[in-house]
Amino acid sequence: MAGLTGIYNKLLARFGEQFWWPVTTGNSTLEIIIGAVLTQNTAWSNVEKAIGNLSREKMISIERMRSIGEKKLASMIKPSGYYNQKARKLKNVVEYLENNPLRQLAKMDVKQLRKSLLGVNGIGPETADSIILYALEKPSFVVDMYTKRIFFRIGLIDKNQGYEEVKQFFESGLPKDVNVYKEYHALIVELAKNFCKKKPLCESCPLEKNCEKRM
DNA sequence: CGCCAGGGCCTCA
DNA sequence: TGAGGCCATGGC
Repeated sequence: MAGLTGIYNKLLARFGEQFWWPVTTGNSTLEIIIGAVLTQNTAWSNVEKAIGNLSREKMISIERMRSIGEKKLASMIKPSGYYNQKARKLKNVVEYLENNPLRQLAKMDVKQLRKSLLGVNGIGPETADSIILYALEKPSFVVDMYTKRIFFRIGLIDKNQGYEEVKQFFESGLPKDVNVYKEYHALIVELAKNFCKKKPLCESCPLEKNCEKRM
């Protein structure tokens, strides 16, 4: 029965380092934040198209994002889906970033930073943790649908455990290390995409031996 | 064709 | 405070 670290090592051995988060333009921090919003319940391939549109129009900038109309912004991010909602969310986020510059956010501790981010309409728990971990590079474990699915099937968490509870489970069982958190989440996504799909492919799954296969 | 994807907000008990 | 409805495109 491997613990969280044992599972991490197995995934790392199988998939190798993931080097998340994929960044395509120069202003990587802002791009990561925008991507974190656009990827909400959306395949990353669609997010890439939307970010490609924004990048082509030099929109990866606080000033440009502030000046563009919401309708126009929505049309540019159309491939990522939910484009009306997401355009409004992005507007909220850049307004927040204007009032709370990155250099200021960088000084905050994770707890207050998280609380602050969650105050923005459009940033929920997973998006907040993604921004803290991948954009600001502070240790805050990201829990997503994949995380819950995999660790429920393995038998380490229960269906009724909420976001904060699952997050605590990981953070209390792992070294408080930004790179470990980053890599672990990336490896979880990789496992979910390749094996632990909604309809699981258990054969040759790296965690096959210590999985309870609950459904 | 139907299913699904790196959620979050709003509403209504 | 928790479940349910809603948002939407593109890949397979």
